[in-house]
Amino acid sequence: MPQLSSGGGDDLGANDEMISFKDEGEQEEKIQENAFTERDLADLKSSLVNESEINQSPNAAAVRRGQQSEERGFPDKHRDHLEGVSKQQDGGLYKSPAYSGYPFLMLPDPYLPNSSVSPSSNKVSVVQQSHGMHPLTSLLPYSNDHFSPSPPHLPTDMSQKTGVHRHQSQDLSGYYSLPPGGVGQITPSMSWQSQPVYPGLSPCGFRQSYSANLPSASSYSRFPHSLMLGPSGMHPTGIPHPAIVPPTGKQEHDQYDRGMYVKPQVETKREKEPKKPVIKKPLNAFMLYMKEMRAKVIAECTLKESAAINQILGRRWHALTREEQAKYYELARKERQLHMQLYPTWSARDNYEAGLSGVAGEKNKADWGKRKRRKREKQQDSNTGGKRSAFATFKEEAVPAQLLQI
DNA sequence: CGACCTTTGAAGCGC
DNA sequence: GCGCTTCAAAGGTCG
Repeated sequence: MPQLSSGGGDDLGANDEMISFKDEGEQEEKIQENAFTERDLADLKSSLVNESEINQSPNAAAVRRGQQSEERGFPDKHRDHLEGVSKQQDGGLYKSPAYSGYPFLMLPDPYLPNSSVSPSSNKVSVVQQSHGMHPLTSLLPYSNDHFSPSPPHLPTDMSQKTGVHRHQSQDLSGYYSLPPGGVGQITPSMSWQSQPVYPGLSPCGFRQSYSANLPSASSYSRFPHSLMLGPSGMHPTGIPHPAIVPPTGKQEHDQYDRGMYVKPQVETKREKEPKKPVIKKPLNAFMLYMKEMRAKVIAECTLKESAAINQILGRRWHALTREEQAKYYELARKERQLHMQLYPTWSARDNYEAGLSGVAGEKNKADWGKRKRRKREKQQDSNTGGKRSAFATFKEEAVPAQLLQI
């Protein structure tokens, strides 16, 4: 599978954040080597344009499909590519004016042992887009809309602070009161807030439920806004974070968005069993891609079943160019970085098996044995040519061939 | 009501 | 280091 970093999951500490850290001697060489040329930038932008065109024009996609086979040795090509991408992004992808609208947090590498950062690295911490919408912005949970103003429960001066740093030798600790080894308060700019994922999408083509929910639910980030509303939804550390799932296990976007956070009946239940919020895994590149493209696929083929949609998206994902995929790998990497910054002690293992709090945890608990068994059975089936799932049959019947081809 | 389906990628774990 | 397993999102479907 494509990996952004061939370093094996260590891309959390990827060197993209090193770009301005000249004091990282080891990195310096890479920085020079990875210099992001204007041509690279132009190529990248071009690829982004292509994608949007493709998304709007199945024909164009079909043409492109003819040019690049789906069976193009994806992992290898991607590995190669990602090295290049890594270089590109390290070389200034996010410093470039072309991405000035990128609402990303420009974080210093949080995984450096000492996080020694040159003073200049303090400059850019939060880049908010001032105008226009970057194509990627649509899927970014880091929204301009939510970067400011600050939520009422946070000091107003917090919202004025731009810039987040992990390494506490800087004055950031003064800003955010980062406890040593723990998670400090993060400015609202840091909050994984959402924005309409499909701001430009016309409501037409959506089923009513989708058009009705898009602005407030599915089109928004997975981040539970309820967490922003007060102690009940607050991360113990005081950091509202999208990855935190309220004990319900359900993300209550719409409740928040509609100002209807409280659901009395449910809340009553919850109060009886106060549970810790579950910090969810950061989304990987494909998940981010799915989040962005799901609505489009739904609109195109009027499918509703996520399983079928995911199949389409999986194929489309493979049909993406390296550059197009690189966007999402980069986004995912940023997400992981931010996640790690917010929850340094969190581990994916926390959400494994039993011991989880919240409904999600309960669900996992309940599913644990079954899932394991299911997996094994599934593998056995595939080995023995076992029966096919109902969905497997369904997809071939229900999913338009043209969509599956992509 | 809850499990299932489906996808890819990240991460954890055992060997 | 490799392979396996789980989880992440989504929502319709099914028992």
